[in-house]
Amino acid sequence: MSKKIERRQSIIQAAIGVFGKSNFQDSSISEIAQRANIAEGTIYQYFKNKEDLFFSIPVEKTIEFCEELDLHLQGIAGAFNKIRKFIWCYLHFFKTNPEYGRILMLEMRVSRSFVKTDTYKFLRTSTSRILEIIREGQDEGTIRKDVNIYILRQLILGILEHIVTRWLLKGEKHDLMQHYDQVNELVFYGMSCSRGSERHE
Amino acid sequence: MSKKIERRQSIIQAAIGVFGKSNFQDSSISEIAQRANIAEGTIYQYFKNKEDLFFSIPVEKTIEFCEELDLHLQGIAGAFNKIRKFIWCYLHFFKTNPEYGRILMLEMRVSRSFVKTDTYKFLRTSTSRILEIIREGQDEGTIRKDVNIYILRQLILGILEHIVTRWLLKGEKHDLMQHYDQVNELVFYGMSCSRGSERHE
Amino acid sequence: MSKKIERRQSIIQAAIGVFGKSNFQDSSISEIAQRANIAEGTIYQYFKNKEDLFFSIPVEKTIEFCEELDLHLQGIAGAFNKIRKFIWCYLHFFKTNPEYGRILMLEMRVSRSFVKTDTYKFLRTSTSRILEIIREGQDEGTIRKDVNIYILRQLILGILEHIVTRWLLKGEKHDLMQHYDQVNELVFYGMSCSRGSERHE
Amino acid sequence: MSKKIERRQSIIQAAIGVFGKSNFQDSSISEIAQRANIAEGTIYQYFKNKEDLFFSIPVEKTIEFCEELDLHLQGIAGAFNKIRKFIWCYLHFFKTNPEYGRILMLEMRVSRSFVKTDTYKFLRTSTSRILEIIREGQDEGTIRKDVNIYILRQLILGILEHIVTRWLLKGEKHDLMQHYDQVNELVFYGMSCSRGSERHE
DNA sequence: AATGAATGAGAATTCATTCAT
DNA sequence: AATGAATGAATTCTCATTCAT
Repeated sequence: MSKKIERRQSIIQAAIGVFGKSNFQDSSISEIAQRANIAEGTIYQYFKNKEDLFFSIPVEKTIEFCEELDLHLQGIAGAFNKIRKFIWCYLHFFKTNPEYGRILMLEMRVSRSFVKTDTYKFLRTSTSRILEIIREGQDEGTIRKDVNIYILRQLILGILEHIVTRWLLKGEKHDLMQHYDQVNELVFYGMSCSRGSERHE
Repeated sequence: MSKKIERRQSIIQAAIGVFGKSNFQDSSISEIAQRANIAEGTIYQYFKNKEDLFFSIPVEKTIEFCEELDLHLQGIAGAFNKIRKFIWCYLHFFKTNPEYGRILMLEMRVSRSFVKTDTYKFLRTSTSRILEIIREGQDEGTIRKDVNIYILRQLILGILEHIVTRWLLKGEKHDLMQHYDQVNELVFYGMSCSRGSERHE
Repeated sequence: MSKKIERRQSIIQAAIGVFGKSNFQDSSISEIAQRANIAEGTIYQYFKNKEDLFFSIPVEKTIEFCEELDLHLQGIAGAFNKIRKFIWCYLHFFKTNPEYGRILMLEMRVSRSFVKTDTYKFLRTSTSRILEIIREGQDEGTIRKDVNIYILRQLILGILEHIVTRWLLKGEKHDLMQHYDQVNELVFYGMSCSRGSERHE
Repeated sequence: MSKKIERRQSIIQAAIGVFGKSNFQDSSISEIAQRANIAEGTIYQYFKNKEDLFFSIPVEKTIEFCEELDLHLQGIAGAFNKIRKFIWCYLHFFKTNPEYGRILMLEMRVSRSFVKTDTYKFLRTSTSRILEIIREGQDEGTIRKDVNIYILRQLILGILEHIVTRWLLKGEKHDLMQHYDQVNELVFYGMSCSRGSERHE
């Protein structure tokens, strides 16, 4: 039973390695199968097709990220500290998973077919963690109540995505973590501005 | 003589339509030829191969943008007003050329192979126009001299790219121009912050 | 297991028919596939590409020839008799395999790219059988020891190639075997001349 | 008027260079045109098509060879001496024209479509020069009358073709002329054997 | 469940030849 | 006579997916 899950994992792991090396089209099922040490046909017992396998990657990795995040948030008090930790976790996660970074930032985030996917919706939901933290801050009084929390979330994620994307495009040559302070500054600065009543989904 | 240039243009025009519809790999030379009302083979008299045609698009469009920009900047005095005009031209250009926008923002800007291209270098150089304006502002005293002009350029372009990318991913449903004020605010706000001696290429 | 070998054989068989009809360039993979009653793609599971398939032909046929030769040499005593048998086998083989003859004599033997191939080396080695026979003759005293065995081999093969090539160019109209006596005469006559110390690879 | 002939010559000259470099199929009209410093279309005013141009090469070169031969035979008495001179001219001609050698020996001589050509017949006729010499020898009494002159011709040409072909396949590394004595020996030796009544065309 | 052989659709590219100028 | 732009047929090879074992 758990063998099925294990094998599924190993296929996804292999897929990340292969898709991360180039792009969706130039990656081949046969190479993924080879890396996972299984026959090509076996992949089709776990995933409907190549695209299904591709889109399953962020689901897995997002779960992984959320687990790590929750672990790191344990014992931390105060919305500001939690946001700082979130930023740290985000950067740390992509520093540790650059191949997945390339897949998510340079392929999916920019793909019109992905935007229509359920996976995309799932990813959106997964960032609700940050919304909770902001609301927490509003409850404890450290974040003003007239701040639009959706704009704030967009600001935080937008800056992080931008930083990670630039880092990837530049070939991951420098340490991603060196942006930690810079991001914090921008975010906390932005928090004092993003008031307003604009609606965002 | 000018017939060759005209035909080249019409091929590029057709290519923008086709590449903008999906992506590089899923676009076919035969469809481009059809749109341009010529034989497939003819394309290869004007471009070395599919990739060469693809990368020729931003060259053409950048020239077009710069021409438009220079026209619009005529008679405008003051760096601030020029920057406002630049922002307007930028948004207006992608509003008018959404297909090219998709090609540039959702494909090229995010492609590791494109970053290594001469075309990429050309695009970089083409943004020097904004540097000149900033320097002008410093000379006339409206922009502080301790502002790092490269960071400022990155800020302006970064915000614009972000806005255009989001608009494209959301399906170009709303009017891109409605971000005009927002971008201005962000930029002019940012200008009061981006001091410092950090070096950027 | 043996099914793979069988199918490989049937592809080579089909390839001989097609390549033998015209030349490498004018032969199409699709026709070979048709003849072998398989899909075009299947060929690429057995051979790297068209050239690989082409060059695999002489390997197969040389093995076949050597097997036939060894069979026919069984029970024959005396170098002279063995050489006669070799000549007979050679002529008989190309009489029976004229398509392969055309491929080998009219295409490969005359191709500068083939000369650089490993297959070419393999073919060279395969003619070592005749060297053994000559050495045998020297040991038993029927062939003079001061005969240069490499020149002798070149003489025998040169004459045979010449005869087969002429026959093929003339459209295989007459019986190739009718040259049997003529070749024997020439060879045995030549054997009395090809003394000398010239070195040949 | 003579300008037409000159241009025709220059196209053929260019064609020899291009066809001699690789083979018929891999040679392109455009490269020939470039080498001849004319437009592609112009070639079609002098030759019906690519094949026509290809087959026109040996016509030109054979005329050239015959001219050289006649010049060198002047003042030489005795059939044996003339045959020696013929051999010398033959080797010398291909030493000086290796590209043409490759075209004739490695392509045409081995092409079934060439054999059906008028050009092929023309080449055959052109070797009648050697028949005349042999007859001369029979008349002057130095060559036996019961020698079959067609077999003799075939012998001489066969050996020469074989030598030149081997030299070409080995990459023209050694001096072709070093075979001069060897060929003479073989031919004069063969002359004492090639009696008989076999008919040859 | 796993395999991997077979499939076959699909697309870029080349180049001899034509023909309007 | 010369040009050279336009043509379009023709072909190899790849690879996701299927299915019999």
